[in-house]
Amino acid sequence: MVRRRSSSRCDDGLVVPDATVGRLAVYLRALSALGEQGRATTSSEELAAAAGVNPAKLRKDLSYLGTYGTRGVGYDVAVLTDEIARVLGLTTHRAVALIGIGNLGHALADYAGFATRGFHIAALFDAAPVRIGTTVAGLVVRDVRDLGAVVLSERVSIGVIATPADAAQGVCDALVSAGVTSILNFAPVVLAVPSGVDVRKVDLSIELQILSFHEQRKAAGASLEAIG
Amino acid sequence: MVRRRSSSRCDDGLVVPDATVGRLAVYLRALSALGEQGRATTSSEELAAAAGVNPAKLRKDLSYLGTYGTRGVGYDVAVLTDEIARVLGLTTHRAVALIGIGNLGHALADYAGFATRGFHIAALFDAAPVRIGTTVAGLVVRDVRDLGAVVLSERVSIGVIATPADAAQGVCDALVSAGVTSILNFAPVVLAVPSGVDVRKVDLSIELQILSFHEQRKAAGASLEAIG
DNA sequence: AGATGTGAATAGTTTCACAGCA
DNA sequence: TGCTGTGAAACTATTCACATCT
Repeated sequence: MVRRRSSSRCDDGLVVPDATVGRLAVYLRALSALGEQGRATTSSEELAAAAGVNPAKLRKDLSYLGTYGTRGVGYDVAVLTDEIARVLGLTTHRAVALIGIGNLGHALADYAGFATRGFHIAALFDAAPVRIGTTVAGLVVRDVRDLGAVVLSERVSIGVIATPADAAQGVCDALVSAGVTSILNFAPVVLAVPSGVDVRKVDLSIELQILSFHEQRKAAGASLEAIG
Repeated sequence: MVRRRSSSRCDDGLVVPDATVGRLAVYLRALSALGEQGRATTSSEELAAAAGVNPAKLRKDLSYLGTYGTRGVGYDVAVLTDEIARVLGLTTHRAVALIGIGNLGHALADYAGFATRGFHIAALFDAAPVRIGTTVAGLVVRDVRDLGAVVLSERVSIGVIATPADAAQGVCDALVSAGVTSILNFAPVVLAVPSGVDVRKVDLSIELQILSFHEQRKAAGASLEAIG
């Protein structure tokens, strides 16, 4: 992941720390759930519990956006939902290109969460002749060699790479050449990109290894207790 | 994700910060690649470049494990690989249970990265009668109602939840009841777990929303430049 | 000479505790 | 009164710069 600063000045001149941006999306989901339940207002305590954070952190996070609560009362669910969606840039519609239609790519193409809130998958790509031309999630899989042209014609603003590791850098370079500056990478490689391009990485085996570390620590603690 | 402390005392009494643990897995992958290329030694500069971090950070991270480099020379690739694998607990074999064999679960079951380095998928579960009994990635999908019994018989130490959001908490509770203390959650919900249970969360739509935020910021910056 | 290992400085994040306002 | 908003304090992480060792 590329990160040169740990906070970002957004549209309105607001400065929002990175750690906060990551949690805003979580708050947004919790707010949507409250809204669906018919709740009109909520408190920092309730919303924080739903998001799995401490209430003080929630209030601090929201304070970076401005003043949207009412002291003694709480937050208006609809107002806060709209404000967070706006700050996250979800009021602008964004076209996503998904490259690599193997098992994972297939799952991502079908994943409902992708289609919600301001995103839509505009095109699917693969390099394998056997996949090109097939229909997945209602879209025809295109030849990855057409990536540049389609990115321009469909105004793709985010690229999602779900290719094998050895193809990822080539795809990334093609995306960057076509002007894409936001990439979500599922391939287990560190992508090299010019400055100004944001890469976020999701790596399943790394998540497992982190769990393994903690699991081992817990086992060691249990042994020590048994001995002592 | 549950985190009560931001660093963890491991097996040897070493204290390793959380941020470092997450990067050790990245270094391990870079080291494996160097090893496959036949490199016997490397430097903090080379390894840091391969891992996408700054060399000082790499050296600081490795310093938490002990002294494994040689001043003026660098690091022995094989020695450092083994040491990181040991600290991450990858020398112990861990059984993983995967619950929810929809598109994503199917992709995860087939994902090679899951099977490497100390992990193996011991069992697959689903709640849908149409899926129970089918074979996926060489394993028969079992009824999620048998989860508790199988976790015990197969000595499952990590649970991976790839169910729809509304099923996730129930599955989580069943895992915890059966004694599982490490969970990787792909469902878009915040799981409630007792203390002592680690949950890590992978959320695709949150990653997209973070990219959206930065994309918007870049667009705003470009507009300001055009005006100014 | 050359690269590691690390104390010190800097930067970023979380939590506390309470002032301030409805 | 009750809950938000926020300075200040505490904690964590990153980076620098150089002493240290081969």
